[in-house]
Amino acid sequence: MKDVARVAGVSPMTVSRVVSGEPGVSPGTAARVEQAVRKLGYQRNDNARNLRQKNLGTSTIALVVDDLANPFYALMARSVEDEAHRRGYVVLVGSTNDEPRREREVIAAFTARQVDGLIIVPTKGGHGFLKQPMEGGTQVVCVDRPAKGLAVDTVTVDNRAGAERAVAHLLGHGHTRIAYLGDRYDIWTQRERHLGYLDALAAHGLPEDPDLVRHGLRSHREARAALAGLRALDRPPTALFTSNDLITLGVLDGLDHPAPVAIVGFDDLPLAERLSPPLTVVSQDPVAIGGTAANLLFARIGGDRSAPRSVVLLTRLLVRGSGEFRAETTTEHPGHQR
Amino acid sequence: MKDVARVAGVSPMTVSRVVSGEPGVSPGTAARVEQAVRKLGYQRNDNARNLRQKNLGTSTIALVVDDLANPFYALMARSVEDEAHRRGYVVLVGSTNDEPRREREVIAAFTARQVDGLIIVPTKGGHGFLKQPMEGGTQVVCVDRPAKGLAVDTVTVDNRAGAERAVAHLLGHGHTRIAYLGDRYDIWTQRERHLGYLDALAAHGLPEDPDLVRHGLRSHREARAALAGLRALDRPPTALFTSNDLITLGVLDGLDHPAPVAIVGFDDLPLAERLSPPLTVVSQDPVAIGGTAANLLFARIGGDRSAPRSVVLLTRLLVRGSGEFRAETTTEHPGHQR
DNA sequence: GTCCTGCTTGGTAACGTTCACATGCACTTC
DNA sequence: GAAGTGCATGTGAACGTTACCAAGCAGGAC
Repeated sequence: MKDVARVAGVSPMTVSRVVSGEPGVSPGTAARVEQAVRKLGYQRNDNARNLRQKNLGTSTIALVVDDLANPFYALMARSVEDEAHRRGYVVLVGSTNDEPRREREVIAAFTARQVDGLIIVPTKGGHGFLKQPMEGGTQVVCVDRPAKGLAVDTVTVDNRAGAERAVAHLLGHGHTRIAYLGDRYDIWTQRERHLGYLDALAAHGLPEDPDLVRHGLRSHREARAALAGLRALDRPPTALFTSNDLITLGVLDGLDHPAPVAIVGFDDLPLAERLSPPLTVVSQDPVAIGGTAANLLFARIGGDRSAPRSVVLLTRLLVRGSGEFRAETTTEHPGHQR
Repeated sequence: MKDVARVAGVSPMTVSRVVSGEPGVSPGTAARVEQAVRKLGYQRNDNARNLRQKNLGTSTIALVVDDLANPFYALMARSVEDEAHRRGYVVLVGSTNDEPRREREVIAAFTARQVDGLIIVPTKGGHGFLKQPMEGGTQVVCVDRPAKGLAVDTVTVDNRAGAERAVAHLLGHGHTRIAYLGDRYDIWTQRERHLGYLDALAAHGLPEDPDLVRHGLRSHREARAALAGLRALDRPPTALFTSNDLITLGVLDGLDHPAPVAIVGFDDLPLAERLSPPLTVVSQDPVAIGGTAANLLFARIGGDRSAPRSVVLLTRLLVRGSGEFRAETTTEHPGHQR
């Protein structure tokens, strides 16, 4: 900037005014400065700028998700980024792998860079480390799951009701032996979906059969193995409720084709309509979720200091075919015997 | 930091030494400082730090992709982020939507924040605006496509050979009327894949039939419409080569079930194996691509000033079924007549 | 006792920018 | 013609940190 000032024959302050578009510079001077800027290829150092203008922010937010490679979070990230870009903000991203330690590291690196806001998919770990940054003015919004003991805006979906509807759908087609396949039970969404599963069973007067419930499936491979175990039971399930996209994929991979059991999965998948039978799913809208979270965050950054809100978006049951096998007929299917 | 210094009864310089882990502080003093840090919940301002330590970097890199919501780029992003995290770097991300203007805006916002390096999926626009930041020491790596006139490390795949192999595979099964459905022709990968298509035809002594070639398909919907046009021809194609994942999805959506034509797509898709028939694809490995790009970038950041390298990773043809219809039999298929 | 060595600690300035205020100048007002 | 008004520009300090160098002090060698 000093170089530009020298070339343009003005003080650095005047250059600052021109490159930041502030008023009070005569057109002639501004033109000379702009010419010098172009000649030298000068670009303002926004870090220095943000350091000086303390009360204004850094125009940077951060997004912390479980796994950016998961299409669900990728769609969310894109949605957040679009909202940020629209407002002239940039986005730092980090994946936690659902490990509290990595979450802490990533968030610390972000707050150390003075982000104006954080959108986080919280892990099961505590979030006391957020207290200081929040007192320092960093805004926080939780998404996908609430963070225990953290009073901030939160965007989730009706996991429990969505799962309940899915399982009720299977019950409505005559199934009574419905397996639950879920990810780690310490993940809030998984607990909620399991509760929804139990709600549906209870509404039909059915008790939970522990043999049919599998928690802690972290991968495609583990889901596939759990399925094999279920099908090896003396009385195998006639229907499956898979509690996230990864598990649904693993289960499909382990099944004959066409699938000899009814399936309803949580989370929609590309090509789900194209399977035979087409896959019935509970779908949530990651773009809406991300957009809502971003809007809440920017409202906070804009000065909104009202009480924390909790927004619950609705899931939809997309009935396509895989959940509509009648229980009676599945036992006759040749692929069904173990 | 001043507050911490006051509480610990030392100078800010000593606090700086402690929080940055520098040697030369007596254990007793260090303990007092650490206690004060905990008591006040102090966290170092890394922006101020980076401003002062000019020659060291900001430990921040940026990733600029076409569309973060595309699973291909999402996987790449996760891979880049993992490499960055491993080295204590954070990642800024931006989507260009393949618009040169948005690319410029996003990159300008990143360089203004003094990123140490950029990994970009370049749009067709010029990249002269990168010259100044590069002279200023910002390292740049291109990925997925080269940037015209920009001499930097570049990671791509063998698009042309991969497409050639895919089309040769169809030719090998007796097809002679093979349609090409591609995205915008000004995207380098699309031109390469189209060239591969032509290579395969030429190797079989076949001329290009302009009726069978569709460029510029930007969406699922447009791909579907293009397919309808192709099937309405007097002599419709008996096989399709779809030049990216989005187009493959759109085409599948527009076809009867099971598909009455042979299909090979560029880019693998989850559930591709589960379709009937399973989808034959040319697959590339986004994790390897992102990891390679990140390693090149960090080598540059680490001081490597050798001549720019161009790394070409290999694609694989995954033969699963959809490309193996014999041309003779497809004309008998009931779904085939228009 | 003097000098030197080595370690711990502090003071000052600087990174690149902008805030708050001061200055200079042309122009109006009575 | 003196004083006031308004705009364009410059000056110095500050944001939070660290590089550089100096100072203080204990312990050992002579």
